[in-house]
Amino acid sequence: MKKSAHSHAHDHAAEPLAELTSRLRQKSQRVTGPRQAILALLREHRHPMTNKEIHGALGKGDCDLATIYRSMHLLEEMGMVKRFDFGDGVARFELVTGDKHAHHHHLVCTCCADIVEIDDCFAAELEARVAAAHGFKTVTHKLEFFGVCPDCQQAGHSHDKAKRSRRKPCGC
Amino acid sequence: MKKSAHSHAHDHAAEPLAELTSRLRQKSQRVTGPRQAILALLREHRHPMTNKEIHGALGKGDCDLATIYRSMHLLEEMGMVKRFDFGDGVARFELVTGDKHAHHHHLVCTCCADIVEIDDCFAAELEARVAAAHGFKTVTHKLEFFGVCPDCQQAGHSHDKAKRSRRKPCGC
DNA sequence: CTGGTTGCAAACAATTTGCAACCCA
DNA sequence: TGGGTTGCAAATTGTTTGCAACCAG
Repeated sequence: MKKSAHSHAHDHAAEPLAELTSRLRQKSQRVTGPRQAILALLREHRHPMTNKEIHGALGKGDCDLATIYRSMHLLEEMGMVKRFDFGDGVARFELVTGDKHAHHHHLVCTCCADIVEIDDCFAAELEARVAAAHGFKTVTHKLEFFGVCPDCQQAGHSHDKAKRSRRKPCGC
Repeated sequence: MKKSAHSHAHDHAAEPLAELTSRLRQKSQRVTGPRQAILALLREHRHPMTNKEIHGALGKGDCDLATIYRSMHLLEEMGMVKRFDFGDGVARFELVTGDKHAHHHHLVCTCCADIVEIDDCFAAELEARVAAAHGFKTVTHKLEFFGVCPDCQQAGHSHDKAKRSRRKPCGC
């Protein structure tokens, strides 16, 4: 992994790490290298990453892919990361920063897979309405937008990193 | 496959079948037994079904699972069925009825997997707004709600956010 | 006849799991 | 020390694909 000066108390990673540490302790679980590395990586990358991407970014030898899967489950349960599903059959994760911006959605280019974050969520109130209308509780929602980004619109879009939907996004 | 009286012009399945027939012809493709059977089945079942469920409902010997996967891709491309992703790693499909109700969302119980359809979509205008704000085109969206249904609430089931990730909601 | 289709099996890819070695608290 | 963790490999599961037999038009 690209090691940042993570041994100093005032390290940037201190914030999420501190929370991790204390929370893990409460669950009588451990603050291990892989877990720290994953959090550190997600702090830099501000966009959702797949487990495979995380694995690659950490340096093949540093952490096993299976461990990443296990860690993401743990971190998700603890609410430290959020799972996103863009419909291509691969899970993506983002670090949950304590403050606002916590809840947001994405605008994904179906062509180049570029991702834009949409901060304002308006569906919140709907959640309540939907819940009330059908007697459901603890209602949450998933909302993502898909479209073709400016770049891809003009350039006879070269499906560079586009690979969403195990099936071709745009039929060209 | 369970062949319904599909040779009569006034057959219930006539509506979707007729459209299928004509559209397939235009694509110089064929109206086959499996395709008719799938459409007929989706007409009855008004809820999203997984390929495996469709396969089971058609009678193991009637249509191969692979054929169902291929058919769903075709039907999806033709806009006859719509694919939904509830985040559990399994695709679900619903027949697209020509009229309204065409665009709708779901409220899924994370415990018993029961599904309620939400007809009013409010995200439509947001699509336009989001598209304009970021220069994207042909913007669409996916929105689903998750929660605990009335039945499961009392039934003791406290698995609030049951793991819909990969495995069955809650194995109890 | 003939190209689109299907069944079957093998291939794939994402994710999960069993288990022995390992390490943090 | 001991139970949570990890790496490795094998197992699962959803989905796709190669190919020869088959069928709708």
